[in-house]
Amino acid sequence: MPELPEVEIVKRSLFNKVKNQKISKVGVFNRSLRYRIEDRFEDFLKNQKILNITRKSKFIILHFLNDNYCIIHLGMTGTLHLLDNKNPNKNTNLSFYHSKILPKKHNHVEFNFSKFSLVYNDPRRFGFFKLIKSKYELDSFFKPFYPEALDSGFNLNYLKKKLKNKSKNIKNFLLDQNFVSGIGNIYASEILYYCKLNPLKKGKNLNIKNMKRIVKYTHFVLIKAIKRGGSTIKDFKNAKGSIGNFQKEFKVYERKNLKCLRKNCDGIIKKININNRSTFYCNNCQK
DNA sequence: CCGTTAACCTGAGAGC
DNA sequence: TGCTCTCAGGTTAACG
Repeated sequence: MPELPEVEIVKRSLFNKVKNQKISKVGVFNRSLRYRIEDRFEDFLKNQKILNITRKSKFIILHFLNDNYCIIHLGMTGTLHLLDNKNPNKNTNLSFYHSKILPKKHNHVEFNFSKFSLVYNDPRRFGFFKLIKSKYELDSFFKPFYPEALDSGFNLNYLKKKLKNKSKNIKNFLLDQNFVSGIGNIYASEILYYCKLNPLKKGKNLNIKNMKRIVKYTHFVLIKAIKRGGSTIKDFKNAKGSIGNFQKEFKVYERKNLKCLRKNCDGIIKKININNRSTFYCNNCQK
């Protein structure tokens, strides 16, 4: 579901709601997410106070005492919800994915706090919770995901080094979390539109000007999406403080057969499949 | 090492 | 109603 901007918005919601809150109880209703939730998960987190909440690429990190952490990944359909203890029907969706109902059978993890609970719902179970027990382990976990799209390490020299002689296309590179982390299927298409680059263009065929644009517009698109509160696909209602608006500004995503929005461009937006992922681009201005 | 494909899951929507 | 098919914001083991 969420790419870097959406995860950032979820992280901010969590920061406002659960920072400095103590987890009084943990419930796990289904341990088989993308990785199996370890048996001591509940005991490990019980009575721990959440000292901070941060984000790295698409991961949310809960910080506890003594360099203990819990990494949360929302996968494709993971959502977090706050339930008022006194009024269980009051449900605040902190996330973006929304099917008309979120059946309780997909509530897999629950953190209880003094006045409310935080519930993790995930129909497809591609998300995960992972416990981390030291700073070293935390750094090791994130090492393969460097640089993140917004890190200064994602720069011209890095692209020159990594794209040299590569036959892989730029769309696949942007989706490769080991190449650059945080970008997903929507923003990859959006970024390449601003870059005026065809998603199928091979790494080795990108020139300096192309690479500069990739760095520039990756920042531009992701930052703007965060400012707009992320993107929300499908129906989305009753989501106080967390409705995304960036989807209104999509230039190519979900705009198949529509006219290119760039001034003086007569192109039509095409939809193609790249590695089984929908990819949108203008057949005229993206070369 | 490199690049691509299939697989992991469930649900919504289209077409018949 | 119901069947089959495709698609979905993510990752990764396995393959050639």
